[in-house]
Amino acid sequence: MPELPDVEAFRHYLHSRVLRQRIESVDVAAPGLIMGGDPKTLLRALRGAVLLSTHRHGKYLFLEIDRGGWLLLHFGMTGYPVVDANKQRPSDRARLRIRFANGHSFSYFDPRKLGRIGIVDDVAEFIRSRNLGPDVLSVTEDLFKERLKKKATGAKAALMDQHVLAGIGNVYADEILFQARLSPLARLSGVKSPTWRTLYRATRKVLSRAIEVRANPMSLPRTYLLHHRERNGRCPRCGRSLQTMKVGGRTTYYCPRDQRKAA
DNA sequence: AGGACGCCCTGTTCGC
DNA sequence: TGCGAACAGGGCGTCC
Repeated sequence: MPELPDVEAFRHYLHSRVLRQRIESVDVAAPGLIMGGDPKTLLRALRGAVLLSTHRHGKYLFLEIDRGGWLLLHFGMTGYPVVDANKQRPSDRARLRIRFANGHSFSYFDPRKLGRIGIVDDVAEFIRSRNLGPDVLSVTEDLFKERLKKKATGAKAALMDQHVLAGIGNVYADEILFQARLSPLARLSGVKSPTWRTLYRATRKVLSRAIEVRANPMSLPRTYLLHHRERNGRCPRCGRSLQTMKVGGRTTYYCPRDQRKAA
């Protein structure tokens, strides 16, 4: 499920594979995924154009179009990009396919159709209009604290709120809280400085480490909680049974012994 | 106002 | 063994 590290891996992949090539044709197989709902806008913006650069904000990926505007990609829960998909898998399952004049292609797959694609004039304006928080990897410790402490909800709900900080989803929120030894329900409003430092550092460490391994969980240490998100999963630190609960409708794994509720 | 919840969507897993 | 139910969750709309 694409969170910040996954989207950063997608960005890196597309940055090296789809820039500076003339777009020959665009095929929108799933119009329902288009933001604003009009495939014509997408076709008009992309046909004959060239992609110039990439940008990521939270879980959103943007590809700059030479004639102006940006192609926006959001991957929902099951989305992913593939270059030259027709050589490896049935391309007719792609929700969006872009063919380049040089024979290469870009496909956007999303089995569950929870992602979104669209054209935006300006990235900063899009972020403002959606009221998205700053990208979580771009903030200082002070800003991190300032944004999060305003939330009256539990720590996990606050970390996952894209309006507070953009980029953290369900799996990495659990991981960060596990490594910071904080309960998903801990209130952040009254947290003291050392705990803020711990939480900030855990956030940066987890996300940057995941980016280093191109968001492939198999390459992350076995001591990470994310390997143990399963029925009867055990805490990699103390070996006790992990507990689950729902936070904002999402399944939350935590160790009741190692993750204290209060800060 | 802001937090909790339902819905979208479909492939996979679960349980009887 | 088979099949329907439950589950997975990012983001948004609705309701309280």
